[in-house]
This record gives sequence, structure tokens and C-alpha cells, in this order.
Amino acid sequence: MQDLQQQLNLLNEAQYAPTVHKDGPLMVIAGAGSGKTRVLTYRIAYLMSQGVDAFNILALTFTNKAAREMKNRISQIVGGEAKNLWMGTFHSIFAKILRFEADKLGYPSNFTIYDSQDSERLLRAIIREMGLDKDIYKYKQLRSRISSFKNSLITVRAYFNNPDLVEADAMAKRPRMGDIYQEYCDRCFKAGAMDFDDLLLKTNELLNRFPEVLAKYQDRFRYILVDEYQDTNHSQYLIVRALSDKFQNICVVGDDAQSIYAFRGANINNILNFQRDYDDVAVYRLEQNYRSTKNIVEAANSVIEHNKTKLDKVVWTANEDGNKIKVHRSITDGEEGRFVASSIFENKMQQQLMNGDFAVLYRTNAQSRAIEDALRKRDIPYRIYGGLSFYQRKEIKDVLAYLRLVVNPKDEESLKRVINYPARGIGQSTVDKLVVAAKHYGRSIFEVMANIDRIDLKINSGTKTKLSNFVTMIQSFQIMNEGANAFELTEHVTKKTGLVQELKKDGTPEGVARIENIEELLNGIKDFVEGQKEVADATGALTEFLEDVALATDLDNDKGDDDRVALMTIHLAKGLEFPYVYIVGMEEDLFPSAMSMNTRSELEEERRLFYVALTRAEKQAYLTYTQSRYRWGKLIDAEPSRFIEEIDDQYLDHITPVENYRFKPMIDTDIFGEVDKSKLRLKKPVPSAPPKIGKPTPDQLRKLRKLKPTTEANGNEPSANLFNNELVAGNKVEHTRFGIGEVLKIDGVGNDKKAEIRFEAGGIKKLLLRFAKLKVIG
DNA sequence: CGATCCTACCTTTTT
DNA sequence: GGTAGGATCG
Repeated sequence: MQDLQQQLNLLNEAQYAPTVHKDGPLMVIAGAGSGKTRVLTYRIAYLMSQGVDAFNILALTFTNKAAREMKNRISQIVGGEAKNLWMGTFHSIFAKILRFEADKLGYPSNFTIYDSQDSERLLRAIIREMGLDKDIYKYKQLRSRISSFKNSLITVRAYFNNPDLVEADAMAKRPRMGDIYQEYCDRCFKAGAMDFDDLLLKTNELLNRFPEVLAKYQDRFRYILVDEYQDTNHSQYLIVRALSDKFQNICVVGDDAQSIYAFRGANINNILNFQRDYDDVAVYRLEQNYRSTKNIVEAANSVIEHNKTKLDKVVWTANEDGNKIKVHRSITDGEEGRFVASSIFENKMQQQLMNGDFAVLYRTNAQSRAIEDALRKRDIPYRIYGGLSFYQRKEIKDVLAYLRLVVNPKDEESLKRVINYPARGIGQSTVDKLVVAAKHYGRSIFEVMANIDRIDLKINSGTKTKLSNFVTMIQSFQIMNEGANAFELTEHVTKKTGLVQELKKDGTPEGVARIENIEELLNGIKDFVEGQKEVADATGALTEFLEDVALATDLDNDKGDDDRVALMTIHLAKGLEFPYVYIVGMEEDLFPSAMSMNTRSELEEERRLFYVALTRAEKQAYLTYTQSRYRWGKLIDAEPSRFIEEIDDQYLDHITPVENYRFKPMIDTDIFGEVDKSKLRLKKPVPSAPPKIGKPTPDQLRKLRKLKPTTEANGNEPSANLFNNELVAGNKVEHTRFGIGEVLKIDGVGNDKKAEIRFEAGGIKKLLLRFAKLKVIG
């Protein structure tokens, strides 16, 4: 136990004030690297030292890992009492509360948590059952629409009562949207399942419908702290409001400049309007950055300056100037990767650094491959975060599906996943019949199967036996679950179901890797069970393990015990810091993403994302971009990101080798023969390959054939095509570059004819579709 | 019903 | 370029 006062004395004035602010609402606007985690940590310790019971403190963090680390730190200061703190993500905290109160909402306490894949599969099934066109009702779109409904607390009933929403879907040729939403919710409910958004939505429902429950938790959580408040959505906002209403001891910490989750419903206004929502809000600003060099802090400031929507705040640092940000241009993405790898290698040697001192950040997960390849060739250990996480791998999900079924046999998605895997002769048509029967009797599929002999279904006796066998097997697992621990059960399940055998059979290297993954899962469960033993009873261990798995992120599972370079998306990097940071793929259409340039607010979010990326760096930041990059297996031209331009040039150091420039730098050589690279960069982008009639790919051909351009009127085959992001038509191209909303005139579609194409937002696919609107104007 | 090939979509970011 | 669902045939 350390002396708290001693720790508090180490805080600066700005940090100290919010830390010891005891009662009433307060907002801490914390610039990047300004020590907000310290404020949160010491504030909780301070509250406890003032006699606040740990049971009465709720701290909502962005990752469970952050909560865990903070908890450890607090217990170093105040001792074991800290373990009684409620700390975790919104989703994990409220999942626990919902388990406790589930019966009030008609859910079983061991409800399943559907991940996005489960949700999508369910939607796909619903579309199929309703006989709707899956090209119109795209399940990904449906899912995100339903998700945004839920995050705004628009229930099915509220949806139907809102003519604007109904009409919007009718206009979008999706008149059945509401019915789908309804069916989706019904099916989740019947399956005893909640999706991610339900964890928040149902919490709201619980607090609204049951005043006594609300009162209970209001009394319990007398002090509430919310980290990363700028990334809360409406649903989360309402929960926080409701819980803090009685005591008003609400402390929110955030940075409007780092709001990067609008796409999943985060509402930046929650932080911008906090002062309006509560009375007598104390506002504190942490503006001194302790993390990064002056160059990095000021460069980041010069970037965020371009945003209109923001709170007043000036982040500054007393740290040394440090090196300028290094900007590197390469010819291909492969070369970009090689540059990053060799640069890490050199820095490591010259500066005596660890692998863990480096991070490579990118906009999209798909970019990791080129980096990975290069690092592997250089024997630099790395770890990829996010992407396809361990628990999303097929073989792992298969095992988990069996376990989920044991805990909650109503879980429809798990049932459908494993009912015929490994193959046991139960096909699609049988499952279809079961689904129909389940709906008819208002029971779950599993219940129908358990009573298959008593139900008149057109299923032959052989299949019925197979179904019964499956039911018996699951039931035997359930019985075992009451006695044995989760590890023993899982081991038994993998053997008994023949999952491992199935994989051994195929014998390919992938199969072997999958078996290894299952073994890793078993180890994970073993660890979990052993951790549980310290807690009272082992029953329910499986439920809890499954919940952990459903809500765990890659970051949460990071033990950080081996020394590796970190590879992750910028989103995942929020809240982290590294001495050396490489931000790769600094190109237009990639970062900012082509899909986020339609509105000012979207672009501003991309810019905040870049701000987050830059401010992860402590000592040195690198920005890399390339002239061409493989996307969808094809080489695409790329141009440097506007974000590079937005950084004041005094903070940049262009380190691109001269040979990476198309133009030899005659005029840019000074009298000593040195090349002024900053001038090079200012040159026009390298012109793309001369217009050629590229051979359309089979994919493009197929699509082109389906379309009927009006140019056929003149008897010519439509010959327009896309080549390296350029539009190529006939043999003469008047304009090759295109932009959204731009009108292009193309020569040579017919003899002297010109065609006009109006572009809208979107990538290649949409562009090709626009060919349908080719119009002869000449 | 199962295995195999074929196709579409994909790449924005995640609890 | 990779995945996952769908179509098709045995």
C-alpha cells in the first residue's frame, strides 16, 4: 500500500482538481496523452480514501483490459478493497446486471449473447423464410439498420409508430423492414439471446419499466465515472443519465478530438452537451501532454485545426522537440511493407529498442498482410490485433456453439451451426421442417427435437433417430455440466462430438492448425476455471466463460508477456501509446476512406482518427504511402492523403528515396547537388499509366454484359472499361480522372459520339453500374 | 444428403 | 485475393 497523498502530490494542478472533486457532476476534457487514466485512477482511490465504499463506485471504461489495469493500480494504493469496484465496459457491466435481473424481462439468466455473425445468420434465415429477395434485403445492411434502431432506442413498436422511418424504408424498396425487425427481435427473444445492442437496450428497458430496480442501482452506484465519454451512443447516454440521476455524482472523461465511433452510433454531442444535461457542472481541462515530443503534439494540433466541430482546447507539451515526422513514399504496397520492416530493424539496432516499442497502425484490417509478410521475412516478431479474432475462427465457434447449446438449448444459431457438424445426416430440409414446427408450436427447435416422436412431421424414422441421438448427446453434456468443471466438459465435448476427429481426418496443414487452436481454447478454459476457483462456486462457470468470450476483445486477451511489434487498426490503438509509430497507407480513398468523404462530418471523423493515430507516438512517427496498391487483387493507383498536406510542413521530414519519384529532380537540386525533397512532394502526382484498353476481368465482363448502355444505339459494342481506377473508353480518353459528382465526357464510345457519365459516391462496383446510365450526348 | 465446384462480395472502423 | 454461402451433381 502506497501513500495516496504522495501520489496526489505528483499530479499537476489541472490533474489534481478533478481528482479530488468529490461530489456533483464534473467533466474532464482530456487532451491526448494528458494523463487522464491517472486522474481516473487516483480519483477512485481518493473517493475510497474519503470513505466511499468500493461497492458504490461504477467505472465504465472502453476495454476490459483498461479496467483490469486500473483496478490493479488502485489496489496497489488502497489495498484489497479495490476488488469490490464495479469496473468494465458498458457491455460487460450491464450483461452482468441483466443476468441478475433477466427474469423481469422474460429472459433466462443464462441468456446467450449473439455476436454479429450470429445476428447476420439469423437475418439471413429470416429473409429466406420470408421468401424475400436477398439482393434487396442485404443482411449486412439490415443488421446495421437494426443496430442503429436499437442504439437510438427505437423499438419495433416505435419504428411502426414513426411514419418517417417506415416511409424511408418504403422509399428504399424495403417495405418489409419493420416485419423483419419484428421477426428478428422475436427470434432472439425465443432463443433466449441478446445481441450486443440488446445489452444496452434491455438495460434501458429494465431501468425504465421497473422503478424499484432503477432505485436499487441508483443507490448502489453513487459515484459513476465514464471514460471515453465522447464515444458513448444514445443508449449508453440514457443509462448513465438514469443511474446518475439521484446522486448526480457523475464524472465523465473524454476528448472530443478523439471521437471516432460515430459509425456505431457514438454521439459526439453527448460530450459537447454535457454541461446542458446536468446542473452546475464543473469542467476541467487537461491540456498538457506528457506523452509525445513537441513536434508530434504540434503536428497533431495543426491537423485537428482543420475541423470545425470541436471544443476549445490547446494541447501543449513541455517535452523536447524531438525528430520531425518522417514521410515515406513507395512504389507499391509491398515496398511500403519492406520499408517499415527495415526501418523497424534499423531503429531497433541503433536505438537499442524492443519490438514492443513499435506499432504499425492502419485504416483497414486488410492492410496488415503486406506488413506481416515483410516483418516475417525480416524475422521480426509481431502480433496482429483485431481482424479475425481467435474466438471468431470457425473451429472455435463450433466448439463454443456446443457449449452455448449446453447452457441454453434454445440458442437457435448455435443449434443450426452444429446440428450437422460434424456431418450426421441432418440436412437443410430437415432443419427447415424443424423451424416451421418450432414456429407453429411456439417452442424452440430443441424442444421440438426433444419431442420429435410426439409431433407429426414428415421426417422419416431414420432421420428422427439421428435427431434424437443429437438431443441425447446434448442432454448428456448438460448433466455433465452440473458436476464436472467447464474444462473437463469442453474436453469431453470435443471428443464426443467428433469435432477433433473430423479435423484430424482432413490432415491438411490448416486442419492441424485448427486442432492446435482448439487445444489453445482448452488451455484458455483451464486458466479460466482455475481463476474461478478462488471465487466462491464453480457452478455457472461455463456461462461466465461464454460471456467473457462473447465480450472479450483482442486487446483484453493480450497478456503482453512477449516482445512483439504491434499491428492494429487505428481504432484499436485508441488509448495506447508506443515510442515508435508507423501510420501506413496514407492515401486518398484509403485514409480518408472513400466511403467517408461524402459529408463534412464524416471527413472530420476521419481527421480525428488521424489525430488519434498521430498522438499514439511518443518519440517518432512515420507516415507512409504508396503510388499503387493491391486492392481486391488488382493494382490500383493511389495518391497521397490530404492529411499529409494538412500537417504544417515544418514538422515533416521527407525521407523518400529519390528513385521513388517518377521525375528525375533536375530542377529540385540545389547548388550542392542536394535534392530538396519537400519540393519534390509538391509536384503533381505521378501520372498514371497511359490510357490503355485494359482487358476486362471476368468479373467486370460479366457485369458489363448484364448492363445495356444506350451507346449500343449506334451499333457499337460498349467498350468502356475501368482500368487502374481510370475510365477508359474506346481508344481515346478525354478525361481519365474522376471524382464524385463529376461529369465526364468520353470520346470514342461510338465514332464521333461522346458519352456522359455522372459519378456518385462509391468504388468500382458502383462505377460499373453507372454504365447503365451511359448517355449519348454528342 | 453430401461433396465439390462456383459465385458474390468483399475492404472502413467494433462492443 | 480470400472467404463463405449457394448451386449442382453424384
